[in-house]
Amino acid sequence: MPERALPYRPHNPQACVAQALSDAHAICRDENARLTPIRERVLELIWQSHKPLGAYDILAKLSSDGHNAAPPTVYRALDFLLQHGLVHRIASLNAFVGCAHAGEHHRGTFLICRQCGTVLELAMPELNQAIESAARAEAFLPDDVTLEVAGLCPRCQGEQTND
Amino acid sequence: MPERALPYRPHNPQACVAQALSDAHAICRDENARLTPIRERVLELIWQSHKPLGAYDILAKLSSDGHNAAPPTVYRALDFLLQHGLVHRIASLNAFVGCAHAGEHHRGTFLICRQCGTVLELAMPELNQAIESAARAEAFLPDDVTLEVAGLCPRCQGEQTND
DNA sequence: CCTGCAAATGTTATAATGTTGCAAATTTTG
DNA sequence: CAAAATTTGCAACATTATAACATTTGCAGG
Repeated sequence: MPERALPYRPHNPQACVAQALSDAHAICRDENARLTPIRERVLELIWQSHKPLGAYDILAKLSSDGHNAAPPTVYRALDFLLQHGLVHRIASLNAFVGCAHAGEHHRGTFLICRQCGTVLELAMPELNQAIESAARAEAFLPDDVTLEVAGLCPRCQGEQTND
Repeated sequence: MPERALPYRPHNPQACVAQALSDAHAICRDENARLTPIRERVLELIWQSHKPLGAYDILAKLSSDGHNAAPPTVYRALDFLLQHGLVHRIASLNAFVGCAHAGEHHRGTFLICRQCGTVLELAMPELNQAIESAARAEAFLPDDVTLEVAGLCPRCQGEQTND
């Protein structure tokens, strides 16, 4: 697996965004999907923030770009990005983050810091296996797993409630 | 553990609701919490539906009771019920279900049928342990886990797309 | 009893999130 | 190029959730 900058390690944000965009282009080329300027811009905004971004946050950023966008524009771009595994939706936050494992066909586990808001995505295949097995043990046919852990990231554990 | 009626087994819905309400009364007595008429009614409505109920569904049912309620009434009752572990919020649905393990201080795993909407709550301590360990392995201090599995329940697997 | 405080509820308004439907523009394809 | 399909613009609307403040209720101490 290629070394990839991750939130909990110091990294170069610009390189990180550039990498994500370049990966996205490659993935869309493979899948014959059109990464249009709006879609690319939304993906870029999400990666730049490095925190979960709400649809209306994205909308605001597009507007300050000078782009006169309405909600459906954003939601459609997000739908596209979700469908192609380029972003994830964080259900417990109604927000979106860049997918750290785009193209790997995985289920993500998200560690969400309730202090600083950063999200770390883990790929934990064994854990997801276990979850799906448990579901099947109840004769349930699993389709999609939402696994989100809220808590404190390493950086915020010292500071506690003084953000 | 006492035998408890569960969604995937045929059971008497009335008995199920009655049991839940009686448990809730006992728990609130223990915790010195006031299960007021509104709160009890909201809990009852949630159990009666046996499917996740949105806040505004609850609001509508209260209204058809003749109770002239506004959103805050419902959300406050839900907050109370959540705080005392009497209901769970399903993040991926923005909806609420009765807690099948009230008083047991647990984290729930939810199997959500995307066909019929029923939800089965599983208590899977080992799995939650594993999740929390994985988080701690990243130096993350877990606080709350959201684990929701969408898919098809046993009853709906035959029928597939003809609901 | 009643008084005063805290908890709970009522009420109005508004914020935040997400969708529908249709028209216009753009891209792809034959 | 022309037809078809996809994407975007746009306006209205639907759903979910909260803020702020007034009123009522339950209850402990005088």
